[in-house]
Amino acid sequence: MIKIDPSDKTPIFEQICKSVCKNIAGGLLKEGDKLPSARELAKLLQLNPNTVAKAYSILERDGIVYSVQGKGCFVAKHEGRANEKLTESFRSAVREALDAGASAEELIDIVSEISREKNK
Amino acid sequence: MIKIDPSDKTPIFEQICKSVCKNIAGGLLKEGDKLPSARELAKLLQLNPNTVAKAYSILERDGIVYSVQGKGCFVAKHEGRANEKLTESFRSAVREALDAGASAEELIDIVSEISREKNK
Amino acid sequence: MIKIDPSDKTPIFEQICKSVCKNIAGGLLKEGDKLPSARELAKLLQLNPNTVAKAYSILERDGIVYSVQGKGCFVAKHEGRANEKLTESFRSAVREALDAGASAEELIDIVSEISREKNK
Amino acid sequence: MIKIDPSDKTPIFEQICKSVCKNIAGGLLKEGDKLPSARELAKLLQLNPNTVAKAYSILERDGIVYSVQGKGCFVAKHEGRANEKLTESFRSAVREALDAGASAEELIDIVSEISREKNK
DNA sequence: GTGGTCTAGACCACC
DNA sequence: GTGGTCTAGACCACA
Repeated sequence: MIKIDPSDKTPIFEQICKSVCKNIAGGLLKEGDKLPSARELAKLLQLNPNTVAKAYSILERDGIVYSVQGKGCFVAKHEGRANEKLTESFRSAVREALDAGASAEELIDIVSEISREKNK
Repeated sequence: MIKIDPSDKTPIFEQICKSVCKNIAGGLLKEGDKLPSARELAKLLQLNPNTVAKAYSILERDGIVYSVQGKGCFVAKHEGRANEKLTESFRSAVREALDAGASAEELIDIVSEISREKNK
Repeated sequence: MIKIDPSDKTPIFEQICKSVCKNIAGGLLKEGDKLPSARELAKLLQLNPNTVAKAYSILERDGIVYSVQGKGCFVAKHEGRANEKLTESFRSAVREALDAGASAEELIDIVSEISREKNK
Repeated sequence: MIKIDPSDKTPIFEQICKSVCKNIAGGLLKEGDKLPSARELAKLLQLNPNTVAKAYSILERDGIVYSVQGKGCFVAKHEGRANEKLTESFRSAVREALDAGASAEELIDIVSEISREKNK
């Protein structure tokens, strides 16, 4: 369900966030579902509990999840936010590319090209 | 020609790389042109020569530039590499977004939307 | 495990790279093993941490090692890359010699000759 | 006759030396032939005369060439030395590779492989 | 003067 | 603690 790639340069806490968001966007996690406890997940993924806690706290701050003292962490309403968070980094990449002088057409071509590749 | 934003969180050496690539992609720098020497550029941008040297060495590794002992740093044959490098981070963002379950259409919509915003 | 000859004219960071590659090729370091931290190794070899970091970053760029923020540097899946890197400079010397007009037989004779010398 | 690649990392004076040696080994230059004057060659190759002079002085030191005050630089006897000089860097590469732990067999395989590639 | 390497010591993000 | 980045200042080989 939640997978981490330690050789990936994106911080692990962020990988956890995205993983959870994917699960919500993909329907695997629905409103009210309980997430594994930080300690549990840390053990499962061989991570430092602090790292998982950080990820959860960010998800909570962004309203994607809410935690109840002593009970655990649950998926919040408003699934849209999970999707937003997923496309957030894409949005900033688009802004960056446009700043770098690329045209919208170029970027759209690239999207089509990569999409085609993936569907092979 | 080459501008740096010290308040930007992206590493300075990377800002230099992109700046040079923009100049090449934009036609301001052509094959064989000499880049300012590391020391000179460092002085100009108020940076440490090592930082500039790091940027240049990365550009060299990527085949965008070649350096000659005792003479300086020159732009190599392009073959579009400068452009590629500029859109590189965008490409990986696209891949990531597709992996996260987004459709090509969604991404294209986002590109159009942000592009429209920018042109306001 | 990793040894440096400061009197050797080849750059220290390259000596470190080769040393690590030798250890991998020789089986002393296996996939997933942790390399000594840059600071630690620097202390051990009486070097500046930056020098070690440079070596590690080159090894990472060549896919021989991967580094994880806050955790350390680990050997990657090899697929023979370490061996390749070790014989890399030999390969280019072969190409150069052939370009200079030497025949493969000549070169093989030289290899045999030097090998015999070494084994004396 | 003499070609220089400025993007090549080997020092230019060394490229000149090798180029001259190739010409001797290949029979294009014979004992007693006059080399272009340092100034002339420098102009031809767009180099600093000092660089050419350095190359010539090395060739003279190695007995491959002799210079006569006011007359110029001439190819010396003993063609063998030119060949030796050409294979010299190959020899050191062999020593290095053996030191790095490669076996003579491995190196011979590499020679055969590259030779086959070249003859395609 | 130019690039390439190295040392010394600093700050940051991440774990 | 770890790696990643940056500054300051030094030495060398090359042109």
